[in-house]
Amino acid sequence: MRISARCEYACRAMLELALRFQSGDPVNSTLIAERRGIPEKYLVHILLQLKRSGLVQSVRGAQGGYLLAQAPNTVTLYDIVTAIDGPIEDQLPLGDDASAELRPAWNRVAQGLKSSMQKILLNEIAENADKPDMYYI
Amino acid sequence: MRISARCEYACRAMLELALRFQSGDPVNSTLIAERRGIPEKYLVHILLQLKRSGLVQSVRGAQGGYLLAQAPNTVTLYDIVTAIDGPIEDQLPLGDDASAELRPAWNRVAQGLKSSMQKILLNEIAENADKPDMYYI
DNA sequence: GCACTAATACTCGGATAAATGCTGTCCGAGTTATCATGG
DNA sequence: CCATGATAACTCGGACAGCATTTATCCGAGTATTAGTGC
Repeated sequence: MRISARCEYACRAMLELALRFQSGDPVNSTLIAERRGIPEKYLVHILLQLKRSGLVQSVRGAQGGYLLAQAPNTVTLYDIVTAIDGPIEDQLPLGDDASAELRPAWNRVAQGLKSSMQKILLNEIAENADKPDMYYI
Repeated sequence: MRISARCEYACRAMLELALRFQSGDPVNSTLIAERRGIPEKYLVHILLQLKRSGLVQSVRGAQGGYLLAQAPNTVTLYDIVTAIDGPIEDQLPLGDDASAELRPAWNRVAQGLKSSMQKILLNEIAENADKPDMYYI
């Protein structure tokens, strides 16, 4: 039931890309790593994974880097998390060796998780990032 | 974002205890392990953990075993999962080294997860366990 | 039939091993912009 | 001023090492019931 560091790194990177989305030019991995405190060599693999999932575009060569493939208001936390971890059904005990009696319960959990993550848009996070002192209880 | 086998085992064990709750007499670990397909020696540690969290009572000695400490309709999936994995806040990136910008997002996820798990009662699972052919989409 | 003892069936909990997954780095290869150099 | 080549700044992706967690077992100790034994 835990969120991996890899997943948080992905979200931080996506946040950084969202903040620079309007400019239109690519952001290189080194910059993202520095700005968001992510191990640089590790981040590259995460960005490539995000790219394969279609959340990120890349530009090769000098002055290259990464950009969001979609506008931040069309990307949800669910998209990012599943891009990194794979489908949530695979993380819950819903496979062949799982208990049939518990399956409906885990399905409901999966649905709840999915819907709460789908409600969180990347642009919301980015906008809150501008107002530095916000507190959620 | 995944549910450990340990956690599923705990739920299976709780389900078995719920089904035998009315009889009032303790169920030994061997029986639970056989009935629910759980490695026996592993299960013991899980049961003790559930006991420490106050979900389960135990009776030592011959004819001893384990019983639910509360009625099945007062136990939620959330209770079981947090008994095994600890508080969900500890599983999400909400610690000191976490990104402040993402914190509100993870908090909302935690709340969503918590509330969806709190809606699932152990007795509901147990009742569905009687009707063998139920499908959830 | 009763007291006492031994055996048995359990829980309790720490230590530990094996397997798996997570985090992170390294290296080589490919691609594009930029810069330098010569004509 | 232009073409050409070299260099530098990037992405791409597999392989791999180190570490932490998960999963599972082992063993010894404690506790209550049951069975057996002698009187």
